[in-house]
Amino acid sequence: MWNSLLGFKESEGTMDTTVAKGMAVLEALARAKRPMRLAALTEQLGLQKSNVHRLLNTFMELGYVQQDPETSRYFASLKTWELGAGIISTNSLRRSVAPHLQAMQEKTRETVMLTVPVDDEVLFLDRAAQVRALRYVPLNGTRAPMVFTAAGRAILSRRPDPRDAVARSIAACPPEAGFVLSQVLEDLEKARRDGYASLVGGFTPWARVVAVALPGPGGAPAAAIAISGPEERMAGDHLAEVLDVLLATAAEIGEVSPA
Amino acid sequence: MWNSLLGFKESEGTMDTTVAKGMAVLEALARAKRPMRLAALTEQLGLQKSNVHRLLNTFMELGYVQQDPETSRYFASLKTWELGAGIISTNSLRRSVAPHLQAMQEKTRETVMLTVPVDDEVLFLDRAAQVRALRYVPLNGTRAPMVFTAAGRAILSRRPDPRDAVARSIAACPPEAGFVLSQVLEDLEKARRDGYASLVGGFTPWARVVAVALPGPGGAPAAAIAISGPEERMAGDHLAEVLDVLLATAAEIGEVSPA
DNA sequence: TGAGGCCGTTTCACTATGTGGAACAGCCTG
DNA sequence: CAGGCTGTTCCACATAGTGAAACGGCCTCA
Repeated sequence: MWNSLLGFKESEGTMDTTVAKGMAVLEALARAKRPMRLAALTEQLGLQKSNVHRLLNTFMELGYVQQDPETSRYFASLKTWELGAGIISTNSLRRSVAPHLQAMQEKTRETVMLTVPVDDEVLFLDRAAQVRALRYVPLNGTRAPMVFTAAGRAILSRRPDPRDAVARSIAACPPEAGFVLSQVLEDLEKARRDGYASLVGGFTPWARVVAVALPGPGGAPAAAIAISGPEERMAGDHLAEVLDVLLATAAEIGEVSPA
Repeated sequence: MWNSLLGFKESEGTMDTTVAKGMAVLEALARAKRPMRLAALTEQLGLQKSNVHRLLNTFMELGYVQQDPETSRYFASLKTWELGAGIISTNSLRRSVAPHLQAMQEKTRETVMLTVPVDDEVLFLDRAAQVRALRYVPLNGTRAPMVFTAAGRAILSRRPDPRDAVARSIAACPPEAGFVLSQVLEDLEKARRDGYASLVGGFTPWARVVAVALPGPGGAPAAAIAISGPEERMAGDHLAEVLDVLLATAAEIGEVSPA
């Protein structure tokens, strides 16, 4: 059964398996940093060679996939990017927070980010940074385990009973991070009291990141804004100032519409 | 026949129609600025109501589509955005040109853009701008007819026989633009001689945009960089300086890998 | 209040459609 | 030249998707 290999829950409702397989192929190509061979795709997805081949041909006719004529490797085309580009540009959360991000960046001169919780992860939606610092922060569209980021912790700290989510999230972190449940829960408790989360040695190990959650319509945390900088700089008066800006901005933004 | 409605050429090769229909649905949702009703989708795509419903359910189970519980309208989720986000971040053309874009922006203080030709259109790939000016330029991921933009004209002017493409492209422009074939061909000839294209009253009507094509591996134009500013400012000494920066940067970049 | 649309959803018999095994062809490596 | 990789093509089979029609909830208007 191929869907077990893809990690699907025994599909409950009725669903077009052809489309599901197709999206699995497209997703695999989009995630891969370089063009992929047919064999690699079939193995990774646990599908039939001819099946994947047919799907790839379909996507090529539609323009979503291209094939390197020399190596005959497949890769997702820019049309696949276009598909999503329209979505983020009209995303109401991003649009409403973007100016605040920019203002925070100008005031603090640090890198600032907007994230939303998805499953047990945070998704990086937008950022503002000095050009030279851009390469040091996660790219938009990437994900990280919640407890691995300050933003995720800010969100978790505002949830009534985060224990299970925290446990699952810790399991998703690299073991080297050395997170243990009791310690993380204590950290969250502190974050809840302080009104912000602070983390060193997370997803961006070189940085200290401070973050605060933004409440959604129901009051539950629906997003988080974060400020990130080199550990040695994020201390003392500067850190205090950064926190002031962070908390003031969160208050100013108030309640946000969910992603 | 539904594919005629979607504008497909009598599909030559064999292809998974289910996937094609699915992508048509997802594309329609991604393009729409607001959640769509099932009825609107079925009408727009010329498909069966139950067919679209089934496809939407599939996408919902996969996480690419969500349904507003109140209005029962459908919209593409952030997961659809994630799909493409990975592609653009690893795109070699964008990565290699991005620092040059930034440098051009800092030197000229105007808005600069990177575009690539796709079919008879240009696709906006990346940009650099002062924050306050961002809303005045096309969003990344949008398309425009080639002759409707300076970037597209710069590319066309480097092609051996652009006549047919120009004619098709003019037909795709709004009639109010008032482009006529002979005049546009003359403009292109001038652009070819000058080494850059200049346009007022195009896709961004309020601006004068100057652009130059970047050659690909075979020498054929594979991309274009453009600088855009208010018409009154893009004149005299400043315009001369902008053109200097533009042409110098193009020379510096040299040959690019195709998108 | 109730008739009449319009909506999203569900059902089901039919067969067109995607499936996957096997055979093919091209390219390297040993 | 043999052997093991590729990506590609073929085709009989039955599964998986299709579409017409029926359902039921929510409106509006008489």
